[in-house]
Amino acid sequence: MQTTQQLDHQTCFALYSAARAATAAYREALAEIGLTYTQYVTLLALWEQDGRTVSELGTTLRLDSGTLSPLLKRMAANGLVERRREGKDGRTVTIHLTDAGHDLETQVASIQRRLYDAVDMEPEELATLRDLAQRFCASAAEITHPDTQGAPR
Amino acid sequence: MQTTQQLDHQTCFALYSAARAATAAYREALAEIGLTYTQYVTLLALWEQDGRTVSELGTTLRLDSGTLSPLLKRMAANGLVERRREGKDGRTVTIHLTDAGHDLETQVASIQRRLYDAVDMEPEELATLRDLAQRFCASAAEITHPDTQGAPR
DNA sequence: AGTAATTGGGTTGTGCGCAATTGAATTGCG
DNA sequence: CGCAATTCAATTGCGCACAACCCAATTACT
Repeated sequence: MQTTQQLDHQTCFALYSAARAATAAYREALAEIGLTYTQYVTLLALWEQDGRTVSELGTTLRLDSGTLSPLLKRMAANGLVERRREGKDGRTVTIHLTDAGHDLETQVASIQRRLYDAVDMEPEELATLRDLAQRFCASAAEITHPDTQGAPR
Repeated sequence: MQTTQQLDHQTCFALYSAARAATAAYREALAEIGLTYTQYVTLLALWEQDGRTVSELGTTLRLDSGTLSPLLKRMAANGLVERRREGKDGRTVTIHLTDAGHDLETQVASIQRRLYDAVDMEPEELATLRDLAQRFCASAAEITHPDTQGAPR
């Protein structure tokens, strides 16, 4: 008799629940400054390095153009970013923070600190969770799209 | 100068990415038997205990009626479950597996084992990841909806 | 019994996520 | 140069998630 594992024992379900709990924890505070969670992580990526192309953002955030295109369009409509076709390559669109987009960083930093403090876990535990989740992500991605590189002959 | 944490250092972003990597890893195999990831976890819950109400499923899966109602309607349309209004309480709808819904368990068990084996992490690491993610989930939920119980006076 | 408050499920609207497709721009190759 | 293959972004369509709302059934209180 083949039987499935209990829901409680599933690492994937734990990640799925925890990720939604994380975005839910951010939701209210981000909504007050007009952001969704995905828009927030997009800003994190741009604060680290402005002027990225859509596909570079997609690689960093692991999101595709079907998600990013409308998202960036909404953010542009809200005055947080500008989209420019400027390079020698006429296909790429670079995303640039506006002043309003830059100005949110201080408020967001305070939201981050507040939530980090509110979670009832030790810093080392959160770091372990983060590292294991990153490794899981890399390993699962390897299953989904086997890296062509590194496998000669 | 208040500055935000790097994306790589964010536990929440790691969870957000890992959860999507997890559902992506399941996607192809589940699609072959006509399931989405959310439908799959709903079946896991029903295999553990059939005949639950919509709200009981919502508690277990941490999903609300706005997600579950249409989801269960699609699963009923696909012949996996039946929805019955049968209790003394005329508001509750109980969800019952059909034979087709039961029969998927064997195939799903094999998909679970296959993916578990394909992930390049040790069983203890996956268990640690699961436990930390569960604790994070509980702690974040506490922030979002502070439990009224346990705080007298 | 009668009214208020609560509960259970459903609907609507918005915003992701992602597969699949499209179309324009660029590169590769003879 | 000329044409095929590739790349980048956008679009379309579907299925979640969730807030906000609605309605009917039930419970609580008088």
